[in-house]
Amino acid sequence: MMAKTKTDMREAVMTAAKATVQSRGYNALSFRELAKEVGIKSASVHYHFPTKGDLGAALARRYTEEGAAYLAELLATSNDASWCMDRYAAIFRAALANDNRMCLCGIMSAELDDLPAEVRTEVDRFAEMNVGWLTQILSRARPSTGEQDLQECAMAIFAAIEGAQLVARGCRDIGIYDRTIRAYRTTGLIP
Amino acid sequence: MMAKTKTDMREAVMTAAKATVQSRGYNALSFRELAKEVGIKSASVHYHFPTKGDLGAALARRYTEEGAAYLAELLATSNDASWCMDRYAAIFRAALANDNRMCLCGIMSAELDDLPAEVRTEVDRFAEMNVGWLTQILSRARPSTGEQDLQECAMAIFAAIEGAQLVARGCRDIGIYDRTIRAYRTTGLIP
DNA sequence: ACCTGAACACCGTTCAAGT
DNA sequence: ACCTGAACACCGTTCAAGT
Repeated sequence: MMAKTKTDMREAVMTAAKATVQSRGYNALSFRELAKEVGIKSASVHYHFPTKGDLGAALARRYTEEGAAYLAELLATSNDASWCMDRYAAIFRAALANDNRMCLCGIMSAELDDLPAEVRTEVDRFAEMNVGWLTQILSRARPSTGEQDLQECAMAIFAAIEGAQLVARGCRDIGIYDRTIRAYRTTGLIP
Repeated sequence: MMAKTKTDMREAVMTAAKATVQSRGYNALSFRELAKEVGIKSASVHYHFPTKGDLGAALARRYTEEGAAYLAELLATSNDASWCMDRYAAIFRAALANDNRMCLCGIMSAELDDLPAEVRTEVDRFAEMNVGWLTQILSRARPSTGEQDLQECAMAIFAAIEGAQLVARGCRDIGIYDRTIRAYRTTGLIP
């Protein structure tokens, strides 16, 4: 038997679309451009994703799932909150290092008012997932702190890291990201 | 003599465009929509702003100028770094309170790869202006700190506040902004 | 099951033409 | 000086038609 070499068009579209959104945002996503990249016609893209909103929601959903899986792995690997936070910050750094890309959900948050409802829902879930994980990490580092304070601090860390990525990207200078994360650590915002 | 009642179309276009960009981003800006809003044809908008890039750059330039003027006023009004930071955070809060809008340059940073060069230049200037002001404020609060550290911390504060705005906006919950800023203060990131 | 061409109302931009 | 209609190549979406 031959291996399954036939390109899965649905996958090819999602891969191309993910790169475009992380670089140029949801609004810049074009079914015609996407079609050209994967070698089909734009009408065929609609066969896999009836609307642009369906594609955007599928992208965000998978992005959250893959992120959650990786974060769960981190959590299982080490009990050291500081090491986990290091790895966490490294994820957002990797996007910048990869052609100045941005967190898929961060860039989509900026475009919020142009997002179909189903895409917004997925963006929300991504934030929830991140804050949930950060709360767990914080509860290890500061076990005596109340759940409410923990969650607020987790949200603050998530926002601060998204912001560091946004600003460093705007300045096309990954050094800004590194120095900003260092400053967050120095002040004690990040364990 | 009559007062000058004739609507300045250039101004009307900029006002409408500013609101659109702060809500939906640069990509969502449409010359045809803009034209309808101010009551002329889209070809006439091109008379005032030859390209979309010209309009975007004009918007960002004015945004920076107006921001700089307001921040200079704050600096002259009080010597209290903590009070100044309070007012600073209030500026970004006001955008959220005003129909969940975002910092013009923050939203444009997210769309960076789709921005014409002249718009990028203005986005850079906005960040520089903010970091410069924050550095001055910090030098008051921590006079013994070196210039380099001061600038890094100023950049971190700018990034953290932009991030708080981005995430709160994404969640359509201004309370997230307030709690996040509070957490920044508690940890000592913000004076 | 998957793809296509053609049509629709949109987009930024250009340009010759109007006042 | 300021505005316009018409044209161009783009866009997402729909749909009847092909295999």
